[in-house]
Amino acid sequence: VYTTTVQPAPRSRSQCAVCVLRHRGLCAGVDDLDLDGSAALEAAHGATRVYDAGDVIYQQGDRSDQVFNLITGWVAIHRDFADGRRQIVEFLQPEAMFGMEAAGDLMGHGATALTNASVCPIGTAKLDDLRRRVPSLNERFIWLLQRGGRRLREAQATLGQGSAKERIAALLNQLAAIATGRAPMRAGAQVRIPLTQRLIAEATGLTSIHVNRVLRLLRESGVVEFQASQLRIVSPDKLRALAEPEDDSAARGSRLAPDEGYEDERRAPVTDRSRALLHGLA
Amino acid sequence: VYTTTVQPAPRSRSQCAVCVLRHRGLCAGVDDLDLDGSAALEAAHGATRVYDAGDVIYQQGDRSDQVFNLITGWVAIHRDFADGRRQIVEFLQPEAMFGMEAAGDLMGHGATALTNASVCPIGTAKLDDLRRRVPSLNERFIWLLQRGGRRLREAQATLGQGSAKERIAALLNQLAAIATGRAPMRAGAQVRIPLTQRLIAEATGLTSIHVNRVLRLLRESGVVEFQASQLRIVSPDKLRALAEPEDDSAARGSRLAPDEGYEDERRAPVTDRSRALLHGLA
DNA sequence: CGATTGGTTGATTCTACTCAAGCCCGGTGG
DNA sequence: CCACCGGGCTTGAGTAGAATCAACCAATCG
Repeated sequence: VYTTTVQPAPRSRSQCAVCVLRHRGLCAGVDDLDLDGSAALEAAHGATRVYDAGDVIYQQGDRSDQVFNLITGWVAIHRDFADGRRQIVEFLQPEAMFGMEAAGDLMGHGATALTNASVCPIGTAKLDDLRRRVPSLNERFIWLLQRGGRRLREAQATLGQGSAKERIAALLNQLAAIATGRAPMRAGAQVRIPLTQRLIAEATGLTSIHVNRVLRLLRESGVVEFQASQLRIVSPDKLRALAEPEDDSAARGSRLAPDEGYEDERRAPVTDRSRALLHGLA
Repeated sequence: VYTTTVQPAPRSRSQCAVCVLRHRGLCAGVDDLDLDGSAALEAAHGATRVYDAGDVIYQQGDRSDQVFNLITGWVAIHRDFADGRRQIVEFLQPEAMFGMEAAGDLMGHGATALTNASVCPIGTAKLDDLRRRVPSLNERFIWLLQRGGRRLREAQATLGQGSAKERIAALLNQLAAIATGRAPMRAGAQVRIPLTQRLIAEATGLTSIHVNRVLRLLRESGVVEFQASQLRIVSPDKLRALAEPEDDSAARGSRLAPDEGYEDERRAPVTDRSRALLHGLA
């Protein structure tokens, strides 16, 4: 029981014929994947692996000799502490690629299936070859890494600065946006998000008990309703206000009228905050 | 005043002759940078820019058409909120490369010089060309992105799960490790870390006041002493214990005796924690 | 010299954690 | 069929860790 739970054997294997479809995440926008290249991809990737909810795909500290494309299901990327604490770094949805660790390093994180899930592995060595042969695939790979970094920075910012309410709102907002394919959210829209309150807690750095209270708050204040893995977005505006308090060139806008900006700065009481905002860090 | 503070003009410019040296971060381990390639790098990068402490290198929301190699000085990467909150995502030391944003995106973060600093910019288009021409430089670029992601995940985990003490310890530990070139830390070693308590606060998601208290705690408990930008590592062991509570294959060790592990699981009172540790997330 | 920045400390408040109990529900087994 | 159990969810009461508010000191700078 123990060994299979920690490192379960894949349940079934099936050779995937149209492998580009299974690697949409990696291949999206790749236009020069000629016959030679797609044959190489076909040859490079391994057999599809199927996991049950809760199965460990790999563990922190494992050798990192392959990367994975998530075909179906949800996966959590997490970082484990020796004393049992766990931080969920990211929730992955289909088409995500994961397990890319810097050459020579062991896995700095673990991956666990949250639902039944199927993934397609590719050996890193083979992927490296493929990248060198197919330039636009190389670019796509880099793009994935960069966008991943951006998401991590955003998550880190909300984790460091956000209140419990903001953290949870940001998480739900982001998951909903990805799940709906970035379609604009309408009031009342429903999204399936297969997370328990415990998982939300581990991702937001809160207690599951506190997550429960905050979810009630969000429900009572007409923002979102999250019950039985169903997220109902009551007020997209309220949700966005909570989830995205980013700056993003607010200063840039005001630079269109530098005089006013200058006046404002002179007149307003110069608090720590406003000063930091205007003058940068030091 | 306003405009120059927000987007200061570079103070001076100088063409750098031995540009590979100025791009050690990017070029480390790049062995096939032939005459052609290094000439291309020489042609690709722009004039060195020099900044004063506090100068903004770029802002969140700026167009991302160039990346930067940090030659001298320290730089903070941060994410700003509209209401004045700010999360420092990373502190950069010389040889770091920054500003790589996914193609087509605006900058999702800002960069500010913490000390006097000099950076060398390269247009992203030119760097892309260069990468395609010099394969090992391409690999190095990817390696940098991957290692950056790893660091972000680590930071996110300590931010989400760590106490104030652990967060500060982890930050100081990491900065010291990088500053000393990963040399093993000896008791009593001194490192210069040009941060204010306010900056530590913005990086750890705490108040500068609380940072102050915790630094006193760390001093009184004989871990580290941080005063006047000087970090003195009193007890490397205590510091590591606080800063690195990671798991890293603790479970892997116990798998050597699966029977015992099984027995233990059956006999021991099954707490939330131990269950989570053994069975993964779901 | 006043003004500003960084650091320090105390008193108070509040957010989120801990402990504890109970509910609902699906599964299991007598 | 019902009793039992575990997991997830919910709520309350008490607590702790960090934020807030408010001074004050020391060093630096124009």
